[in-house]
Amino acid sequence: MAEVASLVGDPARANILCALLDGRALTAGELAFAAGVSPQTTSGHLAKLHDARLIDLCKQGRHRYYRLAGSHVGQMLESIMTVALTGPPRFQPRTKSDDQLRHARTCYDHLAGELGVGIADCLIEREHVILGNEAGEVTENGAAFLSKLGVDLSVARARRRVFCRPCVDWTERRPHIGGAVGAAIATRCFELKWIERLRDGRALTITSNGRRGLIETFDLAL
Amino acid sequence: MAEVASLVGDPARANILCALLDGRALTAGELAFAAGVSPQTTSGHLAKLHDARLIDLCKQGRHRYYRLAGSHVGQMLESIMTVALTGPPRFQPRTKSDDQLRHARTCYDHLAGELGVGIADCLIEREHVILGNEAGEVTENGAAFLSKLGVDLSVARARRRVFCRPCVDWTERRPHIGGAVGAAIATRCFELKWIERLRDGRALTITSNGRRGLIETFDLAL
DNA sequence: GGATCGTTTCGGCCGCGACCGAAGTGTTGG
DNA sequence: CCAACACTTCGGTCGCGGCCGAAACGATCC
Repeated sequence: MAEVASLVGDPARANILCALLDGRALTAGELAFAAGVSPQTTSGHLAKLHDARLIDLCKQGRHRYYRLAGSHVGQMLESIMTVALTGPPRFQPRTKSDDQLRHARTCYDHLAGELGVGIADCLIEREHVILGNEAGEVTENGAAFLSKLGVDLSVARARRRVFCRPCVDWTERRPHIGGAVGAAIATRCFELKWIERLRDGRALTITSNGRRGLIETFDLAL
Repeated sequence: MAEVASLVGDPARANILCALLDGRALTAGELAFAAGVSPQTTSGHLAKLHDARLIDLCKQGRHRYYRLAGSHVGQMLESIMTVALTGPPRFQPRTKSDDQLRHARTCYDHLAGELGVGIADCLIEREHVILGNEAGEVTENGAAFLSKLGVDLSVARARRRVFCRPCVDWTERRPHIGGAVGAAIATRCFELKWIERLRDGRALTITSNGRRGLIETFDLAL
């Protein structure tokens, strides 16, 4: 156990893992850039993470793509972030890409940032969703509302994962909606082309259609 | 985030945190013994963990009692263990206290070890409980069965935490039942005096009454 | 008050591991 | 083929942090 934790405990490796948090596969070079260390050093880190089965490797031509080994790794990283949030506040310089992340991003497979928290706030205020400390529920009204939006809750319910749970947002420091429901909402927003992934990383852009749709649907102040 | 992970990443500190996993408060001296390092070293570790708000401190006379700062820390440790299990197998010398732990122990607030897995197996085989990867359900038959045993599911359901979830057992490498249901079952077993805590640590003994009751109720092979 | 115990603070030793430069391996393209 | 590129391996430096001995601190007991 200490072994796994110390792997995550190195800043460079933590950056690498965070960069992979959205589930996509990145090349060793991209990860070196994300980690802020040289390619040689990164290579060593990746080898260690791979040996410990935290990341998967797939070779493609002269590139090597790395991705998280599974959702259990993502969950672990999330839980560590949650604990990190409860610690003493730390100085953090703000950058442009940070601002993008703060605005809207994916959190493994659901929406986070101002966007994610805004949607959660709306659904909670209208009592479409009730969130507790560890789990949550969708009310009847909420189910009707979401199905009207085109979110298929029956599929979400059939998948045997936590149906609805709060996920503490590390920028907003307030919960947004995770679990199968959160993933279903995110999927639907992608389908509607309301949001799009930026080229690299977890940041999202809101399309002009999305702006209109999100404001109407969730009463957001963007 | 790397900071928190690196705190857990030191073997001595990992031992300390594991020793606190059952939620009880232990003195600095006991933790030094559990960690296998000198009291001075332990004191330094405890100070770091306390600064990072991973553990709480309460002074009592000339003793200082430490405990986990909250369930979120326990959940983090659990998720790290889960990932550690998926890694390459490691050599582990077996000791007597290990055997006790393997047999029956608490996992934060529910039952684990052979006992926990045995109960889970029984409930699954009889289709009293259905376990998925991330969550689980109690069937109607299961609810009837548990309520006859004296487990109050309505209380468990009212608490807004994950109702029923699989928790991978690090000795048996198979799931046992966690969440509110797991906690309720454990509580009931304590009430019935079927199990008792050993003096220190998370290990449990099964009383003679417990032996009879558990075999009858869950069809265990103890 | 003095002896004892639990715990923390200080100081110094030592080893692990992160890091980069340079060189090596394997793939692509002209 | 050879140059360019992506990535890894090797070798050596360096600093952080875990560790313990000694000593200080604070509480308890007689």
